[in-house]
Amino acid sequence: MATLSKDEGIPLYVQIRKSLREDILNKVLLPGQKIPSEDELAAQFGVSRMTVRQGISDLIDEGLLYRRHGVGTFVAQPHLERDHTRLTSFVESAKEEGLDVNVRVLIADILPAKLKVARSLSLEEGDLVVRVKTLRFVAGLPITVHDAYVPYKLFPQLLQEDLEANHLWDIFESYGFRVKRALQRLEAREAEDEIAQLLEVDEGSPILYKERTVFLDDGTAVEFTYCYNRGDRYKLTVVLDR
Amino acid sequence: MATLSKDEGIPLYVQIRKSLREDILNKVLLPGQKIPSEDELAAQFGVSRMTVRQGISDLIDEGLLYRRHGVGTFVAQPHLERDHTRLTSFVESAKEEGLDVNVRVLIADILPAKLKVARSLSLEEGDLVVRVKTLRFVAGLPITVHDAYVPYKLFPQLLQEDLEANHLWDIFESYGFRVKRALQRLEAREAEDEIAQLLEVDEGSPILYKERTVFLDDGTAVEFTYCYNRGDRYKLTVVLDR
DNA sequence: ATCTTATAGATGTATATACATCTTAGCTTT
DNA sequence: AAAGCTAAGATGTATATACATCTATAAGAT
Repeated sequence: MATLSKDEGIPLYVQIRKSLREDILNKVLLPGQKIPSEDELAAQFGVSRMTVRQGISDLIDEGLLYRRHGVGTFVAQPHLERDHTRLTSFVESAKEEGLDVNVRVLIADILPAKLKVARSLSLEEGDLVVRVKTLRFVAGLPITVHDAYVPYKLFPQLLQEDLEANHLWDIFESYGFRVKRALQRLEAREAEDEIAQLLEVDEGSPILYKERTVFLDDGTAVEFTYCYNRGDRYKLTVVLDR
Repeated sequence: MATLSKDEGIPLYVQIRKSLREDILNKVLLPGQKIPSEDELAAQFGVSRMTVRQGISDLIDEGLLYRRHGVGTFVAQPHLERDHTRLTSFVESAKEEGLDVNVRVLIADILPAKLKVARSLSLEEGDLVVRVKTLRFVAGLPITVHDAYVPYKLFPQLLQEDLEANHLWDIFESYGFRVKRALQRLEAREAEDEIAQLLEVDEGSPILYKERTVFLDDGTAVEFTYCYNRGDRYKLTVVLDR
């Protein structure tokens, strides 16, 4: 049980959350085990019960704990590959696995949006969008073609950025926009000529095709992307809650 | 502004959440608009501010509202096809779209788990599992082959159930187990002989291949399934939060 | 022995209050 | 005109308290 620091500007419930999370990950608290009651934790940490509850609630959302009304709070069985429960970018997750990632920009220009792109970005057909088409390599092998569209009016300076070195989302953040959520439509397709060439596979090979719309926390769509992923080298993992 | 009922056993924050959600869906509160401050809402509903906050927090998790510290709480732009943000079963979502779904059981038996199944279900290799292999039709057309494995010790009576009429998850619930979360690994593959035959496609056609592990809220794995989905007829939509 | 009934202990809901922190807007100063 | 200060208003954090509700257990009644 770590002691809490009152003064470092870190909220108490965040410190409690961190302390409990570490105890779980370090097996101080074991799966299936009942953790101390909220009242006990409040006494141990020297805070009020509601503050403990706030910390615990976050860990329940993370799937590390679960509550049984009238019984107690328990450590869940470990079941999720760490952080696969959240939205991460292609580059982020590849790097996390220690893989070398390269991005080659194929196209970067400004053009009027076609109907589908406009609809997805809540624009009118013909409104200007910035298009960034890239080929991504992992460990030197081509894996993915991204064809991304961004509203011009939101990021008029986007083409001045270094699009090979920086991920789009990081650029968004540097403008003060934080990516919050993505909707992805997935299907399996055959590779057509251009994509097959870029990904160095035969025409007709299986492609994991994905259309992705990316949103900020206010629901604004900031990016719409067509993704073509090599079926034999790309696996997508997602976690859904009921 | 609906008035709240103190006595019907419905928590106040749930009633507040419902009232706000309806106002948003009915466009009484418009996207981008600032909703009344927490203090104002507390006064209007005749409850304390913390109760209002609890109701609002749920709607923020749903993506209907967002907060700006020091500024206010706002209605988000509508951006998610309703309820696509949550885990739903194949049958549920197809039926929601008004489609006719049929299930044919191909295999239903009990056998020792192979390594991969055992690992996924946190069992030992050789532990007994119930296998339910099904072919699913939508509007009379074959769409998906499911090859599901369930720990025998959790559901020894599973084969006595009507597996064509009832979804596995509904059967789980009838035993008091509620599905909470699913981890899905997705990739694009070519159809091999047996799957191609069942789905009535040529060998080598693109298949959206999915391995799915289903968990309860305590993290127990209750189901592991191999899914083979016809690439041309099956699209999967997922929403991920960051 | 079995069924029923208390009861203890845990989470769930709700209040009232206080102060911290952030943002915006308006005023003041330079 | 620009910069800086200030105050108002909003959300963020935290406390102390109370009672409701659920669950499991133990005691009691039949």
